[in-house]
Amino acid sequence: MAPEPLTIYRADCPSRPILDQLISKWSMLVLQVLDEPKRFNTIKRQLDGITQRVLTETLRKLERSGMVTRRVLETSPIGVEYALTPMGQSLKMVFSSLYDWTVTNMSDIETTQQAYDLQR
Amino acid sequence: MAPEPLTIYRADCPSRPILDQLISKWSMLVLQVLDEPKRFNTIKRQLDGITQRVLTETLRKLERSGMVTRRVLETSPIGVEYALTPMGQSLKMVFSSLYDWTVTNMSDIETTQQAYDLQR
DNA sequence: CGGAATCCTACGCGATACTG
DNA sequence: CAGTATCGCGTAGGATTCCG
Repeated sequence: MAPEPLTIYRADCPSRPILDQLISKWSMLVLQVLDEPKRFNTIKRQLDGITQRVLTETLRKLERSGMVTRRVLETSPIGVEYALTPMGQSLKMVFSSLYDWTVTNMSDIETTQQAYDLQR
Repeated sequence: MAPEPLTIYRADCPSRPILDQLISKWSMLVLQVLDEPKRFNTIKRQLDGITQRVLTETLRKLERSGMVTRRVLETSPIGVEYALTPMGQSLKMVFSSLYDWTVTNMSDIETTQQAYDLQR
């Protein structure tokens, strides 16, 4: 048996953990919101429904993967500003089409789901 | 205070559950694999690491949202064939750019993550 | 202000066994 | 072959409290 080709389909492909970490609703929404450098609570206020804990985790993952930078502002009280890196901007662009697709189709999808549910 | 604009950022936007249901590593990989109608175990064999249970769940979500169709083949033993709908194809195209982005950047991201981890 | 720490619970998911 | 059913664990994530 020849070894499987080295693709995204293999369990040991490095893309697997990356997809798990970066491809989520909140990662996508955080990047969309970051059109300019913003502070923690500013982001939080704009992302209705996110908790502080989850936003912190999401930002850490994005920072760890090089999608955003974290800058401490020496204000009083202290402030922290997050900004997109070039890599983050490229991911944001990819997410943008997903964002657009979702907005365009969410109405149809809801209808389809309701029809599916009725049939059981 | 004026009501927030009716966007994807609102907690009650219909996109929220849709994003949670459709935007996942496995949804993406299943759609990528479905270049032609395929049977359950064929898909499973191509998606290294997925369990039967999770593949079933993923296909149900995709079917419920109208991304794939499920067709029972009257063979013996029985077979089930899954195929992309037009809507599923449009989502697949969006996922394709995410797929390409991931493959292109996964090496850089890994390096960045390792550097981040070392710094603690 | 921007977290970290703790507690607690729901549930995602693997493993396994059974079935039309 | 393509599931469903059940069990059991690990963890994601909400709520709350404390801190530099």
